[in-house]
Amino acid sequence: MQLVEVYMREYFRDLDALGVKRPDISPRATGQLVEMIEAIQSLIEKGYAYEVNGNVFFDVSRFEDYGKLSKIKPEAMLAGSRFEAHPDKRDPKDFALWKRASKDALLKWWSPWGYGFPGWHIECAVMGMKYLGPQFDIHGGARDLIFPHHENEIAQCEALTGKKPFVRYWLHTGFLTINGEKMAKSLGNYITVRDALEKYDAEAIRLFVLSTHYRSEIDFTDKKLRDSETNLGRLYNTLENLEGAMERSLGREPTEMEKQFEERVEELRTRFVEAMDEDFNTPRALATLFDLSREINRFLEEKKQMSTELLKRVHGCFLELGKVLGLFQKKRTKKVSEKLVNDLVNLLVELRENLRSKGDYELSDEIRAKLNKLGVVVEDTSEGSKWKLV
RNA sequence: GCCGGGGUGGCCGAGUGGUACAGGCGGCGGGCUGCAGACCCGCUACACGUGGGUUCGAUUCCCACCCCCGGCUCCA
Repeated sequence: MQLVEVYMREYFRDLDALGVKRPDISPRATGQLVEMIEAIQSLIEKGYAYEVNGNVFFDVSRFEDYGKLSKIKPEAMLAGSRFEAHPDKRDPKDFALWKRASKDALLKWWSPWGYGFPGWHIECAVMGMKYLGPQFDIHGGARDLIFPHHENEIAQCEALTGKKPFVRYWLHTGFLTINGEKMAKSLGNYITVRDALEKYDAEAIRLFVLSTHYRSEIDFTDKKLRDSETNLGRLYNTLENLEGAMERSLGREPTEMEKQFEERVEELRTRFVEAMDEDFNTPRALATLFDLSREINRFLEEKKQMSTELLKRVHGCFLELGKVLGLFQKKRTKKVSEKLVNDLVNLLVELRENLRSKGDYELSDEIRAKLNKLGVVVEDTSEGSKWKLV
């Protein structure tokens, strides 16, 4: 339990760093033992489960819809199976709801069937239903969980509640590979979130992930992450271009041309929303964002003074769409280090010395006066110019 | 072996029964710049794994094959 605590904190730390929102509830299996035992009992009573030697199994033959998610035909499941079926099972397809614990098991709980621990699938089913109710709108998970885990969750929950479907939309994500091969400790080619964050910008990592549809496999390579950084820079440039234009804009009504442009922006906004509505098609949404970016830059090329009102709305729209993808959250107030201040003042003083040696006292005096105003006192001594902050 | 997903331009990656508008990266050329950067424009682009079939028409539907990935109730 202590371990769980540690990993949970570490996990949340990484989520925060990536800009992923934390869940409202993060339940633990060990906190729902009573509910799990109740659920298993209920399944036995309803005839969907049976107990043998302190083990409880779900009777797959009693659940007609079994296999509807993974499209696996129960008859075909046995062929080629890599493992021996548990001897107490009536049928190899049945899966464990409760497992008898061995004497020296570290984790075990008392139950109507003796000491044991819950099966994997019942944990999620019970926790989910406890907090979300008997039916979910959306259930996520990676592709490898479709069978058996999600299939078994459906069997348990629908058998328990009689309500179908247990889940309306399944969101199954593709795998993350690295340089074309799967990440594995044994291959030594894995990368942790923390390593990645040290090397790449958090929003660039987001952009990388979003550039492939969530259902597809995604391959982590250095080049792609760099590309993502370039791409992110592009979007931020547009943001800065817009902000620059806003500074020199005018408080007048938008012109006809500006109104037309705004309509175009609105059109792209709609396209973005449509892409997201279509099963979170983030690559297409991103494409629209880049279209928008290019068109904003093109429009700004005019270099005319634009209507403040118009620019505000366009800027708001661009920010809004980026925010949907978790972008543009960076604090862009450039942090100025003490070293940079030193270097910059030194640079100015050096340039000024140059001017003085050439006899341009007018400009060098001006520089000294202006620095003075900024709180930098320059003193010309026989050993050269010195400066200090006041 | 069985089940599922996939093979699109130099690279990545969307999409679709009717000339492939995706988008990005890279490369080339041009514009704007005193120069550079940013930005814009054009080109790169001769891209839909292979072979059949259905269709007036297939990259898109069907079948077979090849290759890649995952699952097949160990553990979570």
